[in-house]
Amino acid sequence: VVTSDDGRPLPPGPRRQGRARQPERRPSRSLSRTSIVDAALKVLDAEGLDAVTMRRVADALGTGPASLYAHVADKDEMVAAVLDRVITEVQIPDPIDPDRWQEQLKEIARSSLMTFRRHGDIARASLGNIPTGEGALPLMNAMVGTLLAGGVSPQVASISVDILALFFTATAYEESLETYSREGPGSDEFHAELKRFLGSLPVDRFPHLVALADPLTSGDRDHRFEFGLDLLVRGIASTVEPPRTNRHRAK
Amino acid sequence: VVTSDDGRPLPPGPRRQGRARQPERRPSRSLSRTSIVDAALKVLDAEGLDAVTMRRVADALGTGPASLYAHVADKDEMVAAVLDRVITEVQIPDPIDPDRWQEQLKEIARSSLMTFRRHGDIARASLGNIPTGEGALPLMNAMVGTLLAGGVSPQVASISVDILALFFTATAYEESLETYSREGPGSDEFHAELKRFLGSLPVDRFPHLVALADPLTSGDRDHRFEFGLDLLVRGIASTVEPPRTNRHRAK
DNA sequence: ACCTGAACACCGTTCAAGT
DNA sequence: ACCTGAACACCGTTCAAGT
Repeated sequence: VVTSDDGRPLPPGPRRQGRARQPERRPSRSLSRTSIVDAALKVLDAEGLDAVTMRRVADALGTGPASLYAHVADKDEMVAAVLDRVITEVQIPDPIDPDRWQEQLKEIARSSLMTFRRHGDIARASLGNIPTGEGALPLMNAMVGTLLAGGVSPQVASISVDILALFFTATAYEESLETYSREGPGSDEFHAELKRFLGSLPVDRFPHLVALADPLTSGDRDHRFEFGLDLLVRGIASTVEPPRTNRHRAK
Repeated sequence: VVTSDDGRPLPPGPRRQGRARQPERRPSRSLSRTSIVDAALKVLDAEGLDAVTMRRVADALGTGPASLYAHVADKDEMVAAVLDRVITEVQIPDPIDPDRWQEQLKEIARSSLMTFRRHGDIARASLGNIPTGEGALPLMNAMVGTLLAGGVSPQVASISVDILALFFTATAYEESLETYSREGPGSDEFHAELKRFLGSLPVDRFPHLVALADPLTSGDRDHRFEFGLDLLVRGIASTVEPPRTNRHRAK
């Protein structure tokens, strides 16, 4: 009765993951929201998001796809639940240290990227979900809190959270394509081929692509992420006026 | 024979979109790569990317899905061709003005976002494709050229192109969700609901989300984009050392 | 209340057969 | 060379029926 079936914004308060706790007759055969998410997560890690289908997950649980609908409204909801569970793994610095807010913000972003990396191409689902589940709330709260601790205005903090999340999620998704899309072989071969292609373009039409064929195709993933992260965080920091009282131990 | 069927990096030079030009017997009945892309684009604009299926496009052309495979290798390739055509619409400042490189870079990003906005949720396909088709090359070339004109190093320019593209593409995709996903009603209702939800969270666990429930859910799309764009461009600009010879008319 | 088999309305892609 | 009908192996979801 309490369960809202329809959509994202759920009522607050102490919400349970599955149904009410009950003495499970046979743990291995009983279906539950939790066990469904477990199974789906396993499929995701092993074969990627495309393999996470109702039929595939049901099969892993030894039942038919129709059985899942007693615990999950939709495929979308199931994937959202998996995403929420994954986001739970993101490490959040505690406590917030106002003197290190920029670094702590970066730590959250890095941990988010690493968490996505551990779970196939789940970032794709995150890009389209603006996650507001139980698992995402602590993360969002921490990011906002860290920004506020740094003296960032509420308005800028709000936008910044969005942009930072967009950045690490999109980065994770793009990275995951190298592994989970048909078209590209491993990154190395693909990059080499792309470099040859750019280098052989007509110079009069695409002079800059020809000239930069090498750097354009040789970027290091981590370096690129750190570069972008630094741009964003420094930019955000530039919106807060420097503290008036410069403590003695400014070092 | 010349046509490379396999993948993204195509040979350079003067490539044709469809097959060789031929006297079309009955314009309305003949199939071609171009007409397929035309039809697919129409479906995309009207109903979104999910509706762009082989069967749907074939139907719009008055034929069966199997017929498309004579002109297109894959569904993926078909969508990539649609994307490439869309990217063609992006406005590129010409000529490059080194004194206005930051503004010109922003103009490219804005035009890209607007172009995506005009074509459903095609941004989703772009996020997963690192477009390197005929249509994307001028855009990439212009971005790189503009960055170099601003004195940005080749390495930083290369990373910056990636990050800027990631930013406007991910922004466009996220925006398109409000229209093309089942879960959310129009943005207004959804934001109102989300605001209520955040505001009703337990204050002890999520103090910052409760406090910022309003700004977190009231952002203006364009404003957020401009804010992020400005962060990135300013950050990129900060990597180039100021010009040594400060011309007289520095104004 | 939960689970199930069967069915419905879709997919992308292949393949033998036509022209 | 291009096009086609039919089939294959999948989808998500519904629904009547079981317990």
